[in-house]
Amino acid sequence: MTSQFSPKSDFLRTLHERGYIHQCSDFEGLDEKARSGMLTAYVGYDCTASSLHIGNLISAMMLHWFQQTGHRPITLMGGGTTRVGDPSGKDETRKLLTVDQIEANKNSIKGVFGKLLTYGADGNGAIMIDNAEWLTKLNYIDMLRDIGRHFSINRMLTMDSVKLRLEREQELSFIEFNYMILQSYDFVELARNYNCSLQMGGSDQWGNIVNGVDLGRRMGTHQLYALTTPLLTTASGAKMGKTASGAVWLNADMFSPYDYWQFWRNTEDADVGRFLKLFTILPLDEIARLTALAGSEINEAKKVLATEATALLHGRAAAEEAAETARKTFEEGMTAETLPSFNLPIGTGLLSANVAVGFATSNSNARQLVESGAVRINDVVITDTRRVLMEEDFRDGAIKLSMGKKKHVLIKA
RNA sequence: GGGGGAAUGUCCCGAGCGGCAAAGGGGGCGGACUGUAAAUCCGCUGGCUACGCCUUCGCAGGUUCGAGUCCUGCUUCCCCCA
Repeated sequence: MTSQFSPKSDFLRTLHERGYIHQCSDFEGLDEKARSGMLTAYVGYDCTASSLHIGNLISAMMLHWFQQTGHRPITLMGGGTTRVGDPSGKDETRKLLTVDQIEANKNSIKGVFGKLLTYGADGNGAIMIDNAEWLTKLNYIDMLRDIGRHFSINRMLTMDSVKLRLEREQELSFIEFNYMILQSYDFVELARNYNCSLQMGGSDQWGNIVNGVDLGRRMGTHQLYALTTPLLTTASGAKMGKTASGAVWLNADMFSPYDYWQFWRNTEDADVGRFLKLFTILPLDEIARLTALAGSEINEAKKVLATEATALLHGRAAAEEAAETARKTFEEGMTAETLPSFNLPIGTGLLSANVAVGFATSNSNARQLVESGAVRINDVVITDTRRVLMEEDFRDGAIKLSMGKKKHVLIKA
């Protein structure tokens, strides 16, 4: 569908060329509208964790391009909807978060958008709103009469988010069943008060978004549009962004710029081109040149991907530093002073040191890793589980501790 | 209301005659090979003051030298009948 359509607007053309588009409720209509003047679009972000993760980055990048092509983006924080909980793509009911937790998460999440979007009241400056502003004020009877009557249970039961739960015979509580109604109402609210006409999101949000488009029509707003991105997977089919230690977070205090750089550096060959288009803002001809590199030369493209993606999120300086740290560590086998560092006293056991820096989850786990020859002190493999950190291990005030080939930290006394 | 079935290693799926730290997958991590890639092969995957000790099979009791396995009660979920 997307392949035979050639967009004329800057916005859709950019998204199309870079591979962001999965489904759209009306390509031609939206394209036409994007050509005729400034549009307003939004993406909603629920506050279920204290940071967004890499899965949220695609939609944020769409907002970025939306603004770059002359339109006005809205980031909608789900301070209200998170109190209800989205059942889309989840097998079981998520525990309800307290209002305090949601607020804390919201404040912690907000920061990343400033890196990708320019906020401001004038022109196409981005806007940030919290849907708690209107959702918490809804009155039940009024809501049923004004909004609820536009929803057909018959239709709701056919939506994937609901249908999958029913088919698998898994609980779907009434509160979750209401989620799509609230999200639909958000769209109408934004359409009325901010002249918003487009909602974007991941492909799992299609049902929720299209419901909003329908609700808008029934409640008499201007024409609304839906646009979704493909699900992010690697070429070998694995879900993106899962590592042993958890998700790839966007907040620097939860996932360091160095780790973030490493995450992109380890991209599979087959994904390099696709990721350069999605997660960097390099021009397409430059990307085409990088993607054409064959064999081990593709590593150069991976370094560019890592540095550019990191720069976008954490700034150029942090990205360059991560690149330099990696170069010294991997290419020269040196000990870079900029590796992540930890303070541990002399005499600390090797096993507990590995636990302390996060290489192992327990002493037993550390013991197994040491015995299998995975642990090195200053690049020398140590298999003695009773080894302790000694004065002589310190080189220029630090010990380089390594787990496997890729994980390195510095230990200072 | 009646009848039948299910819950297993706190990542997931899933075997389990009364001797079980519990088969087998997936995932993850580590090793080999490479290019910090993929594919492939090998190892690890409850905890500890570690040739031993402790804690695990929905919950609580009981039988037994010994229970994930048998008995009783309870909780939750599913199916059939009304």
